[in-house]
Amino acid sequence: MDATVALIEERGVEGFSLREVARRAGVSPTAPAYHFRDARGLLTAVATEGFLALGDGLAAAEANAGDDRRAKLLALAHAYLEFALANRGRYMLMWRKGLLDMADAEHVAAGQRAFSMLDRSVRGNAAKRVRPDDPALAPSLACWSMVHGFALLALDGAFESQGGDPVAPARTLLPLVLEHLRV
Amino acid sequence: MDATVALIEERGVEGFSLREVARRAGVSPTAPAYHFRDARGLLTAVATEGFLALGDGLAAAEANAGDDRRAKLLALAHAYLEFALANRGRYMLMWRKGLLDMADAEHVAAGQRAFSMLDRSVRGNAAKRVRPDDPALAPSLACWSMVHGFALLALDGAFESQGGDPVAPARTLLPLVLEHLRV
DNA sequence: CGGAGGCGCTTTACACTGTCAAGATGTGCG
DNA sequence: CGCACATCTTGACAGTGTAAAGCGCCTCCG
Repeated sequence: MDATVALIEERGVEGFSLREVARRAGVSPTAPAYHFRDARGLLTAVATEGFLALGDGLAAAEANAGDDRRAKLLALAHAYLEFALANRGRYMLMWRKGLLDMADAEHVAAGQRAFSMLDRSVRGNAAKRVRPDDPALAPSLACWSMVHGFALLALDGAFESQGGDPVAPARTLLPLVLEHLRV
Repeated sequence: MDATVALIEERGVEGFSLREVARRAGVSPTAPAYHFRDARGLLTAVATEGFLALGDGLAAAEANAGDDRRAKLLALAHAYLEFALANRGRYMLMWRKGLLDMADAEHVAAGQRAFSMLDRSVRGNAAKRVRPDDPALAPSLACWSMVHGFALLALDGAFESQGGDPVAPARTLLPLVLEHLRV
């Protein structure tokens, strides 16, 4: 799994290859299949780990923020973006659902956990079990959509201007963009 | 290119294969390479076509909407989502930058055109040439981030509840989510 | 103490992929 | 006719994911 993360961060998700991972781990080409069954299984495990780490990051940010609801939200959004920027390959993999096993219970649980951190912070502590299309979720979905979309655009280099750090603009733009989020 | 679109809509971007496309088009495996040089070249051409179609859709929506700025914005967002839902594979391909040739001038021009439609509608007709990280773009970036993120979440089935149309929830949720966008 | 079982891995094989170099086939034009 | 050109095919090669079978070694248990 370490080799997978390294490879993905280095060459991007499209540059992943099961055999290359095996090579880097110093084992035979089919050794990974024993543990993960598939390329899909391995990638799913890595993505799950990613969602857990993201959830941890959000939890930490919430704990360290003050009591102001707005400040909390900004802290969460900041933590979200930082995770995406610091784990480019992993974050992009987490949304390549065509490569992942969406029937894996552990994986979907990790994803739901990450979202529920955000949801709890946005809608106050009224974290009831709701259907994913419940209209009451609208504020959280708005926040999630904006931050997720912004992070993906940043990773795709949409804010890059010629010369300089490709991710720096994202950091300075995020607060300005969040000005337009009303929750 | 038609065969590519069909294949991608049917099996998703990950299910694409140059040889399968050639098979469907009734030509030899290497015939596409003559016209597009690469798999990358073919996919870039298809993605470019996608951005042009998206731009057309946005332009049409703007033309048909009234004079109210807010109404115009909602119409554009609606058109954006409809394009994504109706062209699932194509839309996802358009953001798989690792598979595309980002040095292709035609391609980046098509992308910029689509964004500029949205930008002009959001910030009024003050469409000056600006750097992509210009703070003045913040409102447009906020809108773009939210709608783009929302569309991707919808395509990933994030709003799917058991039973029923997987994309229907997105249509009903979009207006509720846009309530939280302040431009 | 000794055998059974299984875990972790390797070997071998197969079908499939993208790409390259070279050759075939037709079509239009002087 | 003859030549050039666009379009496509053929053949080959390295690389890929996956399946089946086999091999060594450790652990547990009688």
